[in-house]
Amino acid sequence: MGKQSYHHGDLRRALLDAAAEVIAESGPVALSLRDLARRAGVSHAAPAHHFGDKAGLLTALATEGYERLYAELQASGGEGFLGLGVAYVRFALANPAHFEVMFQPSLFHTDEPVLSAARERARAALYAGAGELTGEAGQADAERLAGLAGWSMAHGFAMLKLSGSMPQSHATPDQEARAVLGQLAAPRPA
Amino acid sequence: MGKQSYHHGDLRRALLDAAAEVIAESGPVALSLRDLARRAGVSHAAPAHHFGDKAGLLTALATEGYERLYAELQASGGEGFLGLGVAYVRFALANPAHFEVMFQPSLFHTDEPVLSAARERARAALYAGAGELTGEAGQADAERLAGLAGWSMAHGFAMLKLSGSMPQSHATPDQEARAVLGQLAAPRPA
DNA sequence: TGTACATCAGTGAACGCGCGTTCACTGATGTAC
DNA sequence: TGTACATCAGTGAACGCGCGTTCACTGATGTAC
Repeated sequence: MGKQSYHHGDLRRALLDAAAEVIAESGPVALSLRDLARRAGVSHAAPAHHFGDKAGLLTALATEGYERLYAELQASGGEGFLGLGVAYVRFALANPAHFEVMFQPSLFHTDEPVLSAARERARAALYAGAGELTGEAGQADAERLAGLAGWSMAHGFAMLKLSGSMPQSHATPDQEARAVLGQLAAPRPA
Repeated sequence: MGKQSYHHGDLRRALLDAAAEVIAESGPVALSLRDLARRAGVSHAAPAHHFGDKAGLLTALATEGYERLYAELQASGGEGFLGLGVAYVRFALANPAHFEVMFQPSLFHTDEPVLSAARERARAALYAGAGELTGEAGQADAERLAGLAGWSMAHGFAMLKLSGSMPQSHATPDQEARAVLGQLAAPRPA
């Protein structure tokens, strides 16, 4: 604790972490740069040095979110749709603040190139799992629909879980996600 | 325009409408009671009369959201899971601000009895469609999973659509929702 | 090894602003008789 | 039909607060020679 030197060391990191904490606890409405500075033990004008303004900070947070999502999706490589979906949910539950900000474009600078690149990378990794859901390869339209269906399901599951809307379950989140997402690929009774 | 009388007529309604407009445009972060009063052409202290505070107003908005969702679900009666899902999406796209607030409990008074009742009613109507998704009736667990899967999918589709994350489509939202949600019930190729 | 200088991160005082909340009030509406 | 009174909706002035932003500054770090 306490800063040993005039310089913080990694103020940027500290501010992003503090922001994620505040948002996870109280939502983006409660966020203020002055409060983050206070939490990081730094003067209230310091954040502007790193992010310019509030939207700048949230742009950085969203970018980091897409990078982490991409990493999580990659780490599930080869496990097909179900693996990707479970990874998507795991990311969202582990990074609720990032996840929330990523899908609220009014909060950040949507035209930031670094952000766009990170988002595009994550999206590509996500769509890679769509083909597997359709029996016949190359059926572009069927593939598109199956991809959207899978993404919608994983996204909705994570959202509902995070907002506390889901009934409690005895299973771990991973198990529950797997069971629910599995409904999409499961054969239906005649 | 301009108020003909000292009394507004239906200030409560006007404030809720203004709030929905602001939130749909700029998110809940941009909401302030003074701004709503301004939009309604009324003194800045007036909103407190009807809602107490900002969370009170958002509680009313969330409650109205659950009532409208319930009505929309009822109106699709008898069409089974697909009808319910499409109705869910239709509600969300028609009432983006309500939808957004309903699932951010940090914004309103979650313990309000009127709110809880409305939410419970909507939830019951939603779950009524779950049974249809499983072949054998009375399979409580399979029914639960299928219900969560369907809800997740409809919710996620609406969320992604509203946040502008979905690729553009030539189809109407209703058609698109039907095509995507249909993936859950469609027979899979062997 | 030492000195000079440039760069960078964070400071702290100052500003103006919009906000939520309070409160005594006033104008309009509704009801009892 | 008229009068008296209660209730209610909205007013407007006042308050204190936390915020974002600006700016001249200072202390620390890194680099050239």
